[in-house]
Amino acid sequence: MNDNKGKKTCQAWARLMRVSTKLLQDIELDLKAANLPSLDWYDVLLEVRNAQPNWLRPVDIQQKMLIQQYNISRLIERLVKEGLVTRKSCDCDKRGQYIVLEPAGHDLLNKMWPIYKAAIDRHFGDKLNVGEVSSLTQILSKL
Amino acid sequence: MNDNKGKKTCQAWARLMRVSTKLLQDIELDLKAANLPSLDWYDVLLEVRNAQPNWLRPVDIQQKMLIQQYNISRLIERLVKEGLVTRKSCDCDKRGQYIVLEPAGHDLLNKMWPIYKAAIDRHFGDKLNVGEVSSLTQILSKL
DNA sequence: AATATATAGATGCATCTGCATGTAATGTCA
DNA sequence: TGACATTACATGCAGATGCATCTATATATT
Repeated sequence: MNDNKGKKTCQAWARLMRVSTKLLQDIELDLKAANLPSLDWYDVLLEVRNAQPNWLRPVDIQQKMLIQQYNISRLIERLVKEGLVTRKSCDCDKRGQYIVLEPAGHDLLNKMWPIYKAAIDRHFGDKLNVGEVSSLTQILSKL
Repeated sequence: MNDNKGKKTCQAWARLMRVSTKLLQDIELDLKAANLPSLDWYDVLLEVRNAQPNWLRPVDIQQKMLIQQYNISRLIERLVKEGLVTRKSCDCDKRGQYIVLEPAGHDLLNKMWPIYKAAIDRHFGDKLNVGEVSSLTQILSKL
């Protein structure tokens, strides 16, 4: 039988995995080379900042980031330990808590962004033209 | 200033990360639901089989899979423990070793593939038409 | 050949993740 | 209201990963 689409699909899948893994590795390496923490710290802090003036709860962040409950729990634990965020008790639901961005967290975001941005450009953006970028976005949006 | 490409690039980057992470999670979940091991086991076994009739060395697999040396070392350790591959001493370089696919490894590949294939289709292939698949492949090939 | 350098692979230790489960608070429904 | 199910978050334990380093062999340099 001639399962042409099947073959092409698997090839595309393999390439997608390979490329995204490699890109992530390379970009994380750039951050590490600048003595900056990894992207998941950035993502949490950014979500918290973007939600301002509202506060997010761990469960909100977890859903936005598509990670496991226990992972966000411990990730926040580390951020708290570094003074980047604090926990604030949540009156409307005593099981819960709000995550508050501290100045140190805000500063870290600002410090990471230029490096992160440059890495995205270097490893990703610079290799595609505008048409390819929007075409990629459009295709990915179907997934 | 009007950095339109910059914005689009970051958006595409974010979507690429989000989509690839989600796809990987979903497909790994399908494997786990079928009581099968994770994709990195599959990848190692597949590389070893594809290289036949030649044998691969850990360092070869490591390069093909873009993972760290200590990770491939331990991954192979687990595969050996499960009887999926064996190590064979390497005459031409006494530091090295060959990785030999055992029947159990071959069987596991055959058992995983239908599930893996179905998961790729369900979460990825079925959501794109042929044109999108080749366009995606083409764009990713530039990265 | 003798020495220095590089490469293949393993491993101790700390950190991180997955899984199962625990605790406490909330929501549901008779 | 009381009993039961659900949700938010934390955590003990086992397994996986990152980092640095070790051993052994191979290669390059003189």
